[in-house]
Amino acid sequence: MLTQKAKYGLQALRVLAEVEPAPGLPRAPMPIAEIADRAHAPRKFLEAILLDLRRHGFVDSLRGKAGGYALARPPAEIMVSAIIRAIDGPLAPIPCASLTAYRPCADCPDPAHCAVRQVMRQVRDATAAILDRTSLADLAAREHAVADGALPGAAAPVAARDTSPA
Amino acid sequence: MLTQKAKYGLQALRVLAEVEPAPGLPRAPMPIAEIADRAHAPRKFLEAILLDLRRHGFVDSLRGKAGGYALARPPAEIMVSAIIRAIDGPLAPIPCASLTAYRPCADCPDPAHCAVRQVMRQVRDATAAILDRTSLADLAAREHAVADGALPGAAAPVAARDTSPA
DNA sequence: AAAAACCCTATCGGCTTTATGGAGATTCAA
DNA sequence: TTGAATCTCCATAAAGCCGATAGGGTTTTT
Repeated sequence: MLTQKAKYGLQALRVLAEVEPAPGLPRAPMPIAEIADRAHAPRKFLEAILLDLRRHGFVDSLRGKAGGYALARPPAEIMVSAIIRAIDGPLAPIPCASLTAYRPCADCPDPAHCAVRQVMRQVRDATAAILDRTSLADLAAREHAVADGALPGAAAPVAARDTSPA
Repeated sequence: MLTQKAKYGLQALRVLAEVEPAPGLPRAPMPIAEIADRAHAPRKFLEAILLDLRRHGFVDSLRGKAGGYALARPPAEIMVSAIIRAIDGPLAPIPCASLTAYRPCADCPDPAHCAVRQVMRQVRDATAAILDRTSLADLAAREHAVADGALPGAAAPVAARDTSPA
């Protein structure tokens, strides 16, 4: 389950990705209050989240009168998977199924044969395949697409089937 | 993230799926102590989990001397997705991306346009696609396959690619 | 020096997780 | 009918996490 923190963080970065930089110039910083407003996140909580995102190098901050936060890199280069990993940790449903943060179960005699682990590894792979190729630029584009989610030809990497329940 | 409860529950049911019924007879029940041993789960904790699984109709219990727990249905008919939903709740990373338990975010003005929701919906779909077609019978088969996980031709539904980190 | 903004620490209630212990109920077998 | 094995239920509880807030400190610009 994605935490609120990660959800707000994603929304905030999506908002920042929508800021159009003047050509040749760095992006203008946006104050927390405005980010919170557009991302529909609690201001003070978002403050802590942005601090975290800054420490992880996703955003730069500027103090003082006209200060605020701005993306540290172009939105197309920031992947959703990296953001979620920074805030919530590994994508895998259980640690023993993670590649970036593998940790065997305490009392598992043989991870190589564990069927639960193998299935969760499949889930991890499927999740990573989606989030590793979705960037903030994709997010921003989707947000302003037509309601149905069926984007014309552009940003949707591979059309998702809406089938089984969850 | 899968809870410990769900993980132990899956392992316990996998253990029960490995019990071979005598032809024409119902499966013999297995006492908690033995299940705990084979599933590598804490006995008392597992007790609470099995109680839960019984209330959800996955297992039947038998009291008394030769009592214990047994699967309520053939292992091929019990899907991993159903077990996880019963114990941990929806598969979707966030409630607004769930089909079985949809709940909009408190302050989201328009879920239809939310890009975060759309991406999480893709993740949910991918996860459900895997877990909906994996049964306890598949789990039991995998557990006893060769170490690598590359099953000869049988139980593996669709070979998983082990690529990107998570 | 005042205003605007970020920076940091502390705190806090509530909830979930992960159990543990023990009393009681049920069944089978001797 | 007694006893032993087993499941059932309830109460408790420590620990950690989550979501959020408060308040004061620091930096920068005007």
